[in-house]
Amino acid sequence: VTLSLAGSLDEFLDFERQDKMPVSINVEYQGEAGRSQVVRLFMARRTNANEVLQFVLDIDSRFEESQIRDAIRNLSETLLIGFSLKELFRRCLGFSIALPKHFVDLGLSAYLIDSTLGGYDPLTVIEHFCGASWIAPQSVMKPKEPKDDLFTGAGVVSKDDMEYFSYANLTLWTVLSHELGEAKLTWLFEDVELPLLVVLAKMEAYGIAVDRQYLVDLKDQYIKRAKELSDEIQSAAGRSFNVNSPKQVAEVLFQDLKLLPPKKTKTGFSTDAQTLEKLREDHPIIPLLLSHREIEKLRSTYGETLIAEIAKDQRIHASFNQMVARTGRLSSDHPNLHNIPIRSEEGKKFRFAFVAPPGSKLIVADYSQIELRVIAHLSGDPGLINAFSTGVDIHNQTAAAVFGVPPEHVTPQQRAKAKMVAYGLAYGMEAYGLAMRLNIPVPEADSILKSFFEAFPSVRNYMTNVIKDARRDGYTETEFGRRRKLSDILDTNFRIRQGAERQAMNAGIQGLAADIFKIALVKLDGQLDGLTARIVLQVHDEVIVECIEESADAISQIVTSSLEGAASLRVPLLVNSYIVDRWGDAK
DNA sequence: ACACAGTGCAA
DNA sequence: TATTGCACTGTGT
Repeated sequence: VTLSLAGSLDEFLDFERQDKMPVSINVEYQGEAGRSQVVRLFMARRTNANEVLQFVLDIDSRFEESQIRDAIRNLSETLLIGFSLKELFRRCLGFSIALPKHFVDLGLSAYLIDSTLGGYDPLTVIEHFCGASWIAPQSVMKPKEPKDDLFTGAGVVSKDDMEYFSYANLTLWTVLSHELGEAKLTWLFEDVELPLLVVLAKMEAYGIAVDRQYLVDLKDQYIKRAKELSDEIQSAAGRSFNVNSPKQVAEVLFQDLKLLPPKKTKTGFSTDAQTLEKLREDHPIIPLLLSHREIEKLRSTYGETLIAEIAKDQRIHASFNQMVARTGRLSSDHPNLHNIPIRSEEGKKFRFAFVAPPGSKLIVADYSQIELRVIAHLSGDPGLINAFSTGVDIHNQTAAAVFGVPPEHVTPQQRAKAKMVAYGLAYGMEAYGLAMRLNIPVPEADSILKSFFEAFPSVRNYMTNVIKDARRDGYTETEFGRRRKLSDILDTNFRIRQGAERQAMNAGIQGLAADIFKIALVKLDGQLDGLTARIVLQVHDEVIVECIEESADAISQIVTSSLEGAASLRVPLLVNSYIVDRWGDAK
């Protein structure tokens, strides 16, 4: 298969050696059954005579490796400007090809300027930052999903298309680099997000080792137990029905068995776990349904999905997306490794499937209460800062302050309530929400919140200031300059406006925690360079490093110091770390 | 094939 | 009526 449109690689590279004009680079994906992979590169540049010189590389051709190697090596001194560079780099790393030194990802810069845009594919970014005058050639179809590239389906790329995107990429970078500068986002872009792009590409390419047989055994047990439970449920119901259908479950419970529906959904009666919990004592079918739900969840979402994602190297290579979360966090998919169960004993079993290969260890390190520390830092509240400086148990300290008792007399219930308040704070929670989650009357929740804000008054000040600033600016900003646009902050609808206010409060906190964590990842990756240790996974405030057994203690120290030194706040950053054989053994 | 609803897992 | 995500199964078009 050859898709060279104009000239050969030699010609393209030969020209490259004559001057150092930036090269426009785009990546094409081919999606297959929910996953996608890079299949082609489109490179183009403008000559001094303002002509487009272009080269198309089919990565799946039999020349793939050497061609990519040549192209990347020869372009290594040139600035590459384009989209989806993480995917390209991941592919390069799979071939052990050294990555280019100078590059700019246009989607990533657009994300920093406006994280609420939604999609960051070339056409969306061009439309948003270049305006309506930029009409794409007819032959260029807008992809249905951001992961699909522009050229998918066409098979052949026309000269017009290449000219269009070559010019668009170069123009976009003038616009976006200017806007990054205006918004004071240059540091975040150059020193955090772009280096992080490479760190993530490396993590994806390296993957995390899993114990396949363990997962298959776990899954088979769940299949067996789900069948048994399903049979029991149907005989308890006195008829056969699909236990996995919320609609049919509602029919059985609220029509056949005449139970009283506690809650409605848009289309009928709710059968979620919280609702079923209320009905637990009313009929023997309820606990069976709850067990079945749990087992089916574990079987389908974790058992089946994780097994399906294991690659030939017996490792899972998830994607870590840098341009999804509005707050600046990362997200994970194919598979999502950010929601592996931990709370229930049954679900936690999946964490034991993530392993260190023989002769290696996993270093599992996580920040201790980073969001609450960020709240203490941002609000400057003396009580909170003091609690973090002295207290070994922050929730015990805040509970003591809220309930007016000495720390040693705080009951487990009081501690649980204080902990719930602390986490709710980051989300802009109110009395009603706290009452629902603690299953207590609203007035009691209200009084707990009042006591909290009396004990830590600066926290409330901080929250009101954040909202005030957001109303004035139309966006929030973290201390590192990350922005979140809030188009609903002045909405006339009370509920919509209040929703935006909660997002404003949360963006400052979740966003700063995300900044710190990203800085830590970049820092850590730099520290591990040249050592026999690799970052294999991250989960918002937790990082897993795989290293050879002999160096585990030393690497553990490096991980801890990298994370703790990522930022200096008004409270210390504390990191817990564990040297283990399996993820589930941490803690 | 696709979109949406309901549900539930994580930080 | 607490934020940010991803993804399963069922269901209707």
